[in-house]
Amino acid sequence: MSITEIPRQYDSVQVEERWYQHWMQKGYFRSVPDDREPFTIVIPPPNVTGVLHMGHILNNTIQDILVRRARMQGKNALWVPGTDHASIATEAKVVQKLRAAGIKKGDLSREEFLQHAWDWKENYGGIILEQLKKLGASCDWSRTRFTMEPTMSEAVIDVFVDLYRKGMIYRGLRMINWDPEARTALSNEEVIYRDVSDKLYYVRYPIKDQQDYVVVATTRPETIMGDVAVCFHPDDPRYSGLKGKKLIVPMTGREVPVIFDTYIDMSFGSGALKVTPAHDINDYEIGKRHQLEVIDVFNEDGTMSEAAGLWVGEDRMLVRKKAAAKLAELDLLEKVEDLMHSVGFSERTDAVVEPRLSLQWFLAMDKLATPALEAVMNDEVRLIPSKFKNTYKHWMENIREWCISRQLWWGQRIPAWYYGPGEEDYVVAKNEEEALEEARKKTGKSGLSLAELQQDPDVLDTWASSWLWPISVFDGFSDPRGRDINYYYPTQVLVTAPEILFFWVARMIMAGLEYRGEVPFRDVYLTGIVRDKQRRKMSKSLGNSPDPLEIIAEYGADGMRVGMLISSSAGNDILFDIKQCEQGRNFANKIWNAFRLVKGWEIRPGNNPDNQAAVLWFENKLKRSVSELEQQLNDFRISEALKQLYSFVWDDFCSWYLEFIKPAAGQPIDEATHGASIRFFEVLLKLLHPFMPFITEEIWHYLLPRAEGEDLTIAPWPSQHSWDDSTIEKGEAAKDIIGKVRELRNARQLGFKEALPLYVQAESLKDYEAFSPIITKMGKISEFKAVQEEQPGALGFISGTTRFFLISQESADPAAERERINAEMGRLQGFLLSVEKKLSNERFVSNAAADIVERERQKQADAQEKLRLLEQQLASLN
RNA sequence: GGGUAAUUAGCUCAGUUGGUUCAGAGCACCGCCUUGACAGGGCGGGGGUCACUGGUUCGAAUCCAGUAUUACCCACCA
Repeated sequence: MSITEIPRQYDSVQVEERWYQHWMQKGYFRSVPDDREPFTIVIPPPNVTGVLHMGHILNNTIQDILVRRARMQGKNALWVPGTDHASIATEAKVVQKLRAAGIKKGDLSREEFLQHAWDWKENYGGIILEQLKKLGASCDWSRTRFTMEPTMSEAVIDVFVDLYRKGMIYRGLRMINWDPEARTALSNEEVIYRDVSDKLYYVRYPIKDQQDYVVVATTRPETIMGDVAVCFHPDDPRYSGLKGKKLIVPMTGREVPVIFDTYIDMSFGSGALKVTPAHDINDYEIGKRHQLEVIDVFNEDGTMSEAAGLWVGEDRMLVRKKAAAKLAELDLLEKVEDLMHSVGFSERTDAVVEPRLSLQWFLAMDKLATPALEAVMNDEVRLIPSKFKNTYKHWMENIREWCISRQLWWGQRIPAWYYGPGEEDYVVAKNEEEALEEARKKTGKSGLSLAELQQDPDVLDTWASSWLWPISVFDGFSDPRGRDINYYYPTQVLVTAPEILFFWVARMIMAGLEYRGEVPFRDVYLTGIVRDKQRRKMSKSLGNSPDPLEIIAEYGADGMRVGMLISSSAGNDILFDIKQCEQGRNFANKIWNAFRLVKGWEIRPGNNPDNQAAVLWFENKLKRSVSELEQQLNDFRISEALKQLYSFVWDDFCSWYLEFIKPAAGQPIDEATHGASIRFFEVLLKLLHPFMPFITEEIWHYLLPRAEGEDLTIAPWPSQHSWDDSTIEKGEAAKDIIGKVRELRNARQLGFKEALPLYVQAESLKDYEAFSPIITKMGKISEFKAVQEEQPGALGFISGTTRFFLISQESADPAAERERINAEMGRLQGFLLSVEKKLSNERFVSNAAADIVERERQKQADAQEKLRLLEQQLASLN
């Protein structure tokens, strides 16, 4: 192939599409259990409502790197893809879509609605997975799972029934978080608290049979109609006279008692709290202590209920303003202050969450949490970075019951059947038949019919299926002794965002331990959050997330992968900058052009001895690099690994090695050097492949003729060998000399056209012999030889502890030269001083490790030698 | 209120066990180069008191304490 046939710029678009097809067609990502060591990752299933955003890119690129490397290492690598039904998020989406079409959810039957939801899932649910293919994700697509497919739902139901029978799941009346928009209960984890600026209203509550009133501060005048008492601190002298008095609730005229409770903060507001047990968790507790009634003034959609008596059917937020106005009108509003306080919002709908008393299903967490905490504390599950261990511990030690029921339709329906109006008139069973049987047993009525049973209308929290994911993707519930579950479980790594450490990771560990007796994964790699330049989290709703597909189209998937990872250490947020993708693309182009160079050479037989030193140098350096990269990847220092590889390829391979061996224009290269270079390139491609799968596979096939199926994706990972440091050092010394020649040429504006003589002050050239042709070539040296005597007028420099003279026709400027030397000497003297200070310190010599002291001595000797040489040089100028 | 971390060049970030002049990378910037791989490039360069104050140590960007600022997590105040 001639170089002119290869385009100067790498075109990612056509390459990437082609190779992904090929890999799929070859089935390289497929995995079935065999004798090899498994390496398994289960994807954090994206929501079916999702489209690919930058967070997914980061996350899935890391997973792909780990899986591809494992595959090349000869492990049986499996990456299981799938999606999550995302109960509340999807239901909200479907409701929204129906509304746009003029259909109200309430007008549909459950079955009709679910049909719409399934349609929606069929149409949009797979989009995100298709997008992952563009990224190069090497998932086994034949194993794609969905959290609401039949076997997965069965697992959820089985687990529910099991936990119910173990007494860990129960039904109860609790104050829960209510989302009035989605009209469902939420778990604590689904409530996001934000500080908002609000008004604090000081309302006058008249004292019964007196002309006086008490001032009560509240942020929620719309709940006044639900007041059942006014509470003070028992030690508050301002209000001790109110004992036994009744107060009149404004606007309603209702009489409520004055009560006292130590819960009250005397310093807040007026030290008086209106007690509304239906709408505040603390009020509810107070209400229980004082046997107060509960007046729920809201409907489930957040409008005022009949019980409120006022503004019935109007939204609570609107009523807040109206109530304030009304109070002012009645002269019962003393003043209004601004107040910053935190308010809970629904994670999914962003509606203001209302505390609401309702009958829900709960899962007790304490028994599950104990072993799951233990597993992380003793590193059976390693969190990376480990700083998350503390957070995890804190959460697990303060864990509370999990509200698992949702007043929605899209999800696994709660397997409870009711046969009567009583609180205990229900059974929990895996299906209708079993439920009927149980109900007959429980009631003693053998004639009980299915028609008399009413299944609970609610569904389970999405996470009630997600927490089983690492088990259920391998059918570990339906077939607990199956080959898949026993081979692939526990998985190796979970890669996810720290935000769902509790939602998901902790619960998976619990489920794994409860149902498999084994943790679900060994390592949890927690990525950072992708933010924009203003440090805002990238999200679709903010509109600040670029479309990954557009980035792929412009910079290539390889370029984006590199850009995303180049500065993203584990657990640290990353500020996304498109410049980094550009850097990634440029890197791809660099590799492409290195390939063009190597491929474009004409080859002649033989072995050019001039190149041997370069080949040896690079060979050893490559071995060292392989070893270092291996270490980095084992430690999950993925970004570091990439950076190191990047600079190894760009600097050492392209800028140095290829320049070392590059023949003069139009000249052929010797076969031996060329062969070695191809082998080096192959190793580099292998190392690069997990990071940049497409371009490496493309070049792999052009580099050498390959047999059918001899693809890089399944090529063996480079094995590790020992290397020789002294060989590497020789090359580094040559680089230093060349660099210094260039520096001089630049500083003295000598240009690079004219060849100049370079002399070494030494007995012979022997130390530089091997690299002599290379130094000559790259420094544009006309004559490289050893001399003993001073070279007056030459441009001198020191490399290592040896003096060099660059002979130039341009007369050296002695003043400038002196200045340069003096500056250098100044620096060296400072350095020497610090070294000598250390060495003269007896405590250093006696306390520091022997090799450290020895190193310091070496430094001292080097510095002294250099100083001596510089003095010589200075002297020669005079 | 409790917790976890961060603070290093103009920007974004590395810096693993305290030990080589260890103060680094990329981007940005400046000079030179239309060199037969690559201008999406090459060669060279400038730029930082490692937030601050103390301490430990022979030795601190690195360990400890405090201060300031920032971010996130958890809890939550009417």
